[in-house]
Amino acid sequence: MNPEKALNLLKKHGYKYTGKREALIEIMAQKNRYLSAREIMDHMKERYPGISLDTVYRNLSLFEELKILEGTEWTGERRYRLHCGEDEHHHHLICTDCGRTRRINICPMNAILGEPEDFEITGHKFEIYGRCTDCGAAET
Amino acid sequence: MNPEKALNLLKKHGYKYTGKREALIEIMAQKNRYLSAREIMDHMKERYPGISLDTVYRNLSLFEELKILEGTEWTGERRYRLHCGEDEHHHHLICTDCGRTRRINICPMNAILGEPEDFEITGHKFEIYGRCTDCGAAET
DNA sequence: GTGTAAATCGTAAAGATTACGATCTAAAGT
DNA sequence: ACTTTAGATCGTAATCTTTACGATTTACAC
Repeated sequence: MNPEKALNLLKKHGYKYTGKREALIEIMAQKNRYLSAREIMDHMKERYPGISLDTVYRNLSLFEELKILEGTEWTGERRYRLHCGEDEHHHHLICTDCGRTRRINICPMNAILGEPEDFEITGHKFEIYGRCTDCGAAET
Repeated sequence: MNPEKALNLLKKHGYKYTGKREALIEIMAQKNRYLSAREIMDHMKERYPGISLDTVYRNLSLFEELKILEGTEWTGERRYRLHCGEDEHHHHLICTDCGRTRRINICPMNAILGEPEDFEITGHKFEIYGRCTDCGAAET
């Protein structure tokens, strides 16, 4: 996902193109890692000091719905990153300090043979947590 | 994990044995599924109407630390279930309506060969979400 | 330009969790 | 049994995250 495609997605669904939405997408593209709503809010304030909480939260939800962003949560906070769309389904190794990610091409669902009985699957989550070298992981 | 072992674990670590802690463990053993702090609080109130929020939250944290309970979070709430300790490491299929679980013996970490460079792994999460038949899954 | 539905603001409310001084109690020692 | 004391609980408030909503502003279709 890049900013241009994200903005086209917005248009395509009939949503309006605003400077704040553009800024939000730009920030997420530039950071390219998981950020909490609070962190995103702070970055937005650099460009729009008077921006409302409501605007940030509402747009984060909208963008997640449109798959412009993908979200997850750890330590009690929801976090977002630009959706690594297009290419095939995959998971992430996540630095719990800075939110940086590394792609994992394994998906455990491939090993699940058929639907379980008495259970309708609606989703799954596979994430590996750790610390990247920038955040203090011991060098190997 | 059963109530007896859980209480022994408490003693072993020098914590006191109280009626509320016993009740909390009994409730978790009886329900045997993921419950939110609020739900657990409600069950506790049936036995101890005047129980304090602080007590429930503090004990949930303590029990998770001692691995008497295991926790996860979805839809913005932390949830707990009795730790399926003893036997080998495994994951769960979780009904997001009622918190009931089904065991999965696959662990995707087995397919991760060696440590990644520049990254120190501290944990991982693999959960499959869905709805059990009791909660409205289509019968297969 | 005008009109209108959508977006944003400002602020409050809701919900989950944590914090803390005061009080009570389990359990170890005498 | 009585005393002691560290730990547990209470009652309540504070904090943090997220959601809600009437009023105002704005993108954009006509």
